[in-house]
Amino acid sequence: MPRRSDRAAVAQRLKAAGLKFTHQRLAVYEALAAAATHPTAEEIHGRVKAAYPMLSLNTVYTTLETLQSLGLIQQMRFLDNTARYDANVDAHHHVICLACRKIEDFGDPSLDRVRPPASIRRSYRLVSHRVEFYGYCGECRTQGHG
Amino acid sequence: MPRRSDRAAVAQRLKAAGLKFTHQRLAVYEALAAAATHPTAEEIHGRVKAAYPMLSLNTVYTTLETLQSLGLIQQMRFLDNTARYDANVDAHHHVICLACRKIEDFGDPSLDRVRPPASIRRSYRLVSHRVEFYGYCGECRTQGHG
DNA sequence: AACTTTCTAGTAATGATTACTAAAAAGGAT
DNA sequence: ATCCTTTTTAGTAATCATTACTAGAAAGTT
Repeated sequence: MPRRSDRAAVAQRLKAAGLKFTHQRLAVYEALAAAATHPTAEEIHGRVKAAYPMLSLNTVYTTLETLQSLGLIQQMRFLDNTARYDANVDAHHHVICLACRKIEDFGDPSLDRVRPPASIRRSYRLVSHRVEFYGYCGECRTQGHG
Repeated sequence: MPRRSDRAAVAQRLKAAGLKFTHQRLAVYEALAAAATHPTAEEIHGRVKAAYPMLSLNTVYTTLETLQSLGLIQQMRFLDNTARYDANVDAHHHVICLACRKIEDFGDPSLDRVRPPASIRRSYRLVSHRVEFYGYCGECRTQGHG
């Protein structure tokens, strides 16, 4: 659910970067912030079009790119060949159902603290990490998948 | 480096599944097993073509799909919108350089043991997990990126 | 309101992957 | 080895995701 402060944060970040605060940008951001799932560009387009029938898929792509470069959203890729987006930029991890391909977020302080071996830490300047779990969700199991 | 036993394992798995053991399948598998990186379908095609000039990219795709369904290789996706493949099917994790997009594998027993929160473990039957670290590699840092 | 710059919405282009199909190759039986 | 059946391959074409390009529209500023 988008909070009042989200809108202000978007406006402020855009301004700080010398970019314009447009209806389209706000609409895309709010659609994503309101989503419980990790929608694709096309899904976001479908949702925003209800309020802005003129909005092009192209604009959704460029807007997502802009919001990502401002650190307001993040892009991620899982099993399929389409990018998915998330307005939750806090550290979090995912479980993906191998049957229905549903993706769930969760936070977990102990997973936030995991580190790679020392050899990797020496050669890389690490900025983030993410843990992905794969399995079969309850609904899919009751339906006999997995 | 592909070992003798790899070839036998491929032959055996194909046979068990009632599939045929073809030059193309072996060549794709061996090219992948010999790769230190995580090549894309197109990269594998380029490498195998040296020995099999007739081999089509299409066949590389279908072969990779076949090998994956047999559990002989795995597919993964990172920052770009192309699938990457790995003949290492043991549990392992990755570091991805945000500048040059290089991907390195590493094993780490402590990362192999991480678990999600109890609520997730209750609702999912988990089959695998993977940890991805993002950062900047040594070479890219000396060149001023990241 | 006028001006300057950035954005948007098309259309077109590209890149990755899948679908379809006739001809070729594998594997088994003779 | 030859025949037969089934699977596979290599093309071509189609589809899906994404990016490039650009003229007109909207923001933000003066």
